[in-house]
Amino acid sequence: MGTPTQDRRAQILIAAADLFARRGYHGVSIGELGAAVGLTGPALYRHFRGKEDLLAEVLLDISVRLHDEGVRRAAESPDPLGALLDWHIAFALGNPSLITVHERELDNVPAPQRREVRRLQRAYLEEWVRVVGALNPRPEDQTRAAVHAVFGLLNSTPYSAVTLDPAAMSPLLRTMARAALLA
Amino acid sequence: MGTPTQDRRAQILIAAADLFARRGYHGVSIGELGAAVGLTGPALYRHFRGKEDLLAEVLLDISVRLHDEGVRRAAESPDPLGALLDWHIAFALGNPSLITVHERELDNVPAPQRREVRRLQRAYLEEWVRVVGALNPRPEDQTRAAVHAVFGLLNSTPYSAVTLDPAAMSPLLRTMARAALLA
DNA sequence: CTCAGAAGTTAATGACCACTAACAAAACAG
DNA sequence: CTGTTTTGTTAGTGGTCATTAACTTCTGAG
Repeated sequence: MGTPTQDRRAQILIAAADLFARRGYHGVSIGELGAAVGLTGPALYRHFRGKEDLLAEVLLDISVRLHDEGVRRAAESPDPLGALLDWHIAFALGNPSLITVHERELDNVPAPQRREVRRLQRAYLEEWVRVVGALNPRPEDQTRAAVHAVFGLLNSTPYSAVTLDPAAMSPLLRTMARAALLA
Repeated sequence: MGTPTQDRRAQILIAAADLFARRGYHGVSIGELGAAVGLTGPALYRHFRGKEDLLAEVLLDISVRLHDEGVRRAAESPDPLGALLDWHIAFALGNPSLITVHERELDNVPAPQRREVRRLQRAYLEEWVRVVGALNPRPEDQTRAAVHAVFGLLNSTPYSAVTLDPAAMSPLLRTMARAALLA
């Protein structure tokens, strides 16, 4: 119908992630989500069962990407911590809205999909815990807490009104995170 | 009327901060805010002009407390960075919901009060930049970005399902933050 | 060319919400 | 006691929202 877009679903998901990041799940209406891709609100129901499912798909996609690629790179690299750091930093700097949504909106995802997202998040965290624990042996709670805190550090970039350009930000975050984890 | 509470305003603000932190500003209704302190929704209008003003007051209070006490302690201590770290960590571990609201809900505050909150946040950041810059001289953007990242690290605790008890968490965060800032 | 399915549209529908109005009870000053 | 102020209640009101219904238009296979 008129619009030439190849894949509407993907287009909608990208726009939705951006809006959800900026104004929060409850702060964005279906009408606005539609308007963001040049449609009316009800048109979205041709592609998604409802608003909640749209959010669920955004979060699932993020969790899968973060986890799968992180595990892959860590396994292939001779410096697994460096690989995890580089991957996570590149993802966070390149997709600030995805990081924001991933951090804030899990509670609005319907229960079954929420469980799956949590599972992936946990698995991603555990990958980090394995890698960091090997380099800096400690009680496992402490390693887990430390990794969690470093996620906070790396994920802080989206809110940074004070953004350095990514070329300068990336090595800064890498150095800080490494120092914090190995301290 | 019946209720013995000394200061209803304060009671409402505390309950509101908690609900806003858990479900987001748009995710909480006036009715729920009232019910959280044993009242009906409209009763809140005897104490606040509206929902937005309620949020504004929560955020203003947090910004003032963080800034004023931080500056005070840094000025009085022979180890200003240690003082800032201890203060911020104690505040974050002791008031997780306030940290969450402070980080997420600024956009929902009416413009005039938002400006004031931003001013306080900026001033608090600059205090850190001064202190950290003295210990680790660098271009100022880099110091600012580093401080911002450390805020992310320190503020990550509220989301931590993996919480160590505060007695163990506090020194861990202190060590990690110091290492990250001086790296 | 046609016609079926996909992808839109506008127009309800019912729920909820912030806020206001009108009224009532409590607290307290005199 | 009494009357005013404070703090609460219940009952609207108008607006917004997610979702559904009914109808239209585009598109591509045969």
